[in-house]
Amino acid sequence: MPELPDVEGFRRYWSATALHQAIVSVEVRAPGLLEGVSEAAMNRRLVDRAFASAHRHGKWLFVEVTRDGYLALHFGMTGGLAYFKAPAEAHRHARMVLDFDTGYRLAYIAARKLGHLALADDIAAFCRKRGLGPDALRIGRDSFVEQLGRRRGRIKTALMGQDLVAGLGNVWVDEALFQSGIHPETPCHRLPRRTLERLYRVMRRVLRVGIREAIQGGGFPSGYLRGHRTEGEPCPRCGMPLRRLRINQRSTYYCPRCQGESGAK
DNA sequence: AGTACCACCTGACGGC
DNA sequence: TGCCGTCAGGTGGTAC
Repeated sequence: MPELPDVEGFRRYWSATALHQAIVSVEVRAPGLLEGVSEAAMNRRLVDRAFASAHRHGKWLFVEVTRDGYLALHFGMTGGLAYFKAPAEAHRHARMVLDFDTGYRLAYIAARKLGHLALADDIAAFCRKRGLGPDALRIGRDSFVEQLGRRRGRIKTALMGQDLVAGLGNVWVDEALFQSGIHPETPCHRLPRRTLERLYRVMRRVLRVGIREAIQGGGFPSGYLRGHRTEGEPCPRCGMPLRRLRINQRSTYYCPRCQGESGAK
């Protein structure tokens, strides 16, 4: 599930639970998720330290280790966090479990082992190395519009890539395009500047709504595509049956009336 | 530059 | 009940 809004939820969850407690031990249950660091090195870096603050860039979470860089976490498609009082059994899909001297534990969960765990000295350098663009909630409007308008590929592909803007995934790209009235296959450079500016505003709005939902629950406003991702289901805005496309191997849902034609071909 | 396909993993669901 | 294909909110590599 984790796109930007979910990871922002994890950031706040971590901040509210697992800061400022001495780390007693680190148990890595899926070594394959470690990137550029051994379990032993992870222990050396974390044990007897504490986490001081949590930061997010795109879909990555960076947790500051007191005066010694960051633990970097990516949640793949199925990741999450669970904070609980030991000795409760950690989740069945826990891939790393941190024990604190307070008797609490924090588990990093990833049913499919598609996530990543790493250490980073510097967030900006780490993101640069991985080819991540600016975070979707921090990029400026003009930069967004200019860079997107220069691309020749399909708008959905451009937004899904983490190089131009980091944080959007399949669901939130579909949502932003739906609410902007843009067909997902439209070549970027065919979109007028005003339309890209609208997309920018809509992207920020839907992400903020997503964050609120990720943190408080309560569902999405009516008129959101989210929750109606089924072919043939009526469009939540106009009632027209929704369509499904395959773009970059990913299911893409859109409304043929609200989002018109792509202008491709 | 852009796209298509494969790989990495596991779980849930529908059809036979 | 079992087996099989397909799908799932991610990413990275490779080949055209």
